[in-house]
Amino acid sequence: MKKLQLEDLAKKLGYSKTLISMVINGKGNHYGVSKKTQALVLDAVQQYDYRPNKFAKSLRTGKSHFVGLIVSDISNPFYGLIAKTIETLLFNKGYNLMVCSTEEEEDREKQMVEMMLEQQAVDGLIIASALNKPDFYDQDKFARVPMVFIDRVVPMHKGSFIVTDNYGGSITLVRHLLREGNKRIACLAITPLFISTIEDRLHGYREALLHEGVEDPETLIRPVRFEKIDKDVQKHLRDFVKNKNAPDAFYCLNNNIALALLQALHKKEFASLANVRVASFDDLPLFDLLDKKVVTVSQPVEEIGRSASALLLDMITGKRKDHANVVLPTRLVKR
Amino acid sequence: MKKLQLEDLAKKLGYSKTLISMVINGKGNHYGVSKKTQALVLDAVQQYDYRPNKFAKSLRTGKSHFVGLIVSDISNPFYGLIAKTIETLLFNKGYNLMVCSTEEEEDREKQMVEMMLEQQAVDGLIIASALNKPDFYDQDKFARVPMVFIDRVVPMHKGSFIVTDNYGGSITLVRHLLREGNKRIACLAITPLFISTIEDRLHGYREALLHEGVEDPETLIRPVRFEKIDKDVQKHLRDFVKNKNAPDAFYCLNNNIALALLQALHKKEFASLANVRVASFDDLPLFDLLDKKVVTVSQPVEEIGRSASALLLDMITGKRKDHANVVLPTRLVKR
DNA sequence: TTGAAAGCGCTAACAA
DNA sequence: TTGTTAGCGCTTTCAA
Repeated sequence: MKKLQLEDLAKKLGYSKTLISMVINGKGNHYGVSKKTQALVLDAVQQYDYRPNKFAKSLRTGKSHFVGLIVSDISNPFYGLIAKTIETLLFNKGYNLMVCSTEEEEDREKQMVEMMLEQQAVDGLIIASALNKPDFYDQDKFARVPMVFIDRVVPMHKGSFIVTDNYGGSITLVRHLLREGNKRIACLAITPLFISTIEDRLHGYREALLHEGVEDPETLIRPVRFEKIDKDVQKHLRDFVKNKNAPDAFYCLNNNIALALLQALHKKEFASLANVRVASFDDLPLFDLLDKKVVTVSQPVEEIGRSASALLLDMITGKRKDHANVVLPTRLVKR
Repeated sequence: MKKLQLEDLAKKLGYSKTLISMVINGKGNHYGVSKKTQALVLDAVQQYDYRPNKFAKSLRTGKSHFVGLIVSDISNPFYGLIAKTIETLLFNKGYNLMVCSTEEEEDREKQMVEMMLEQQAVDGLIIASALNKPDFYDQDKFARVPMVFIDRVVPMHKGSFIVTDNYGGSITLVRHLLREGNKRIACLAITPLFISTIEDRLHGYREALLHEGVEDPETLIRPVRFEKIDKDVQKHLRDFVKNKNAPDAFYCLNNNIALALLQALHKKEFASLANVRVASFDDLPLFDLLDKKVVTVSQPVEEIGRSASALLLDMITGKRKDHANVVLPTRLVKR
């Protein structure tokens, strides 16, 4: 049985496709279709469960009512919550979400963006980009489609951003540690280091330390590779222990590092580090369950999703022409 | 500047749209286009960065190269990991993923399915359904599009399933607790109770207990509402404490309950329960970080995603006509 | 080995 | 208040 389409419905009702289309799209009044006819049409739509073919409609109108979301890892609860927030808001406005995970690989990100934009598959795009140069997104061909960058800032000539105050949050957190009496605060950073969130957090860390006039922060910063978190964290711990210059606190630049650190601290090998203070950027509910009291700054995750979808919708519908740059505040979570 | 389209490219090259289209779609050889011409066309495609309009193509071919994924909560890492696995596999095959979160609401689920299928927006659908009756999915109008049900079984006349062995895993876990000397094992179940995963886990729990001839399991089963997990868990604990009939172990039917329980056990109010054993269906890496040793059965989450996408693709491409029903084994994680 | 032309199902300008 | 008609940009049949 073939699917019912506009023409069939028109025949059944004895009206033209045009009229039916007008009514279905809520333009009945605008075109002066009589109330009676409108009701008749709407009833038939119900009765026969008619739904317009999405692609025909999109082809004709140039609007897909799809929005793309590109993040490094959709299984990361941080992005998961953002995705959920965005999806829910968009769905209620008649938009659907296409999700892509880049695994932090630049080529995949570019490929995904081109696919979505060039094929004109989406009306707008929300991206947590792993790129740190303006050239890619600054291309003219992308100017057609509204984009909102979240979480991470990409240096660009134009472009809207919804990000957290990584710099400020970092300062707050490190100052808190200092105030609590920590003298040597090591920093476990995640690569690639050039991603704006990490850069800003590092910047905040340096600033807070220098401000206090303590030892050169650079010797305390240790990079951890995205693909080898556990291994690298342990390597650094081993190094500290061996050289007998262990810090009294670790500041982890993201959750995954904090988790790896906490895990490692359970090892006999690192028993001497049992009392170090652990701090982390971005909070997790599970930290409440641990005996080790982890200090964090939490990000307004859902707010990022909400702002991004609201902004993008305004851009898509033309309500907003200019770019917006929102920096959301963090909250210190002492424990 | 308008986007380049087939016609423009054809003019530039002095060939017809037909020929270009044939070559781009890899049918050059089939139609006997000379190698030289093919190379020429492909070069131009590169050079001008031409990409066919997705909607025109879909309208014409009837294939969208979109796959839908519907789950109750995309921010739940369990579904997040499934989504990521599916997305990655599909992307490599030229498909894109549309994600929807139902919040466990039946109406939203139905609405989403109808949207995706009726509008012919997706070539296939992967669903973790919250429905427990066959009528909705058994409708003829849905027969056109391949569907793979994951995680939860929906009673249907036909339909493919990729699920975990919830019944067997539950038995294994409870037997393990019994073997370890636990006598009174309370069961914290999540509502709605009719969802197949929960039903099966409950069934396994009952079976394991009855088999050992201990007291009536029904008195030990406590329902926890999806929307009020923390509150309900605490209510039950309070109840047990007040009546001085606390169990020596809690079996949580999912992760979220386990987390709520662990959180609650930190409260002074429940200090008397400090030594209860905690067990949970579905493992979490964070359990490694806790002092309380949580026993679990872990599910092959990525395998669910892999099997589901592979199966769906085979159904979409017609490689597979019949339905498949896969039950994946669980693994006991002692701690 | 290549091209002309029809048509996928819809919307909207224009006509009536 | 309603209908006719021309495309949206592509693929594919059929003809050359």
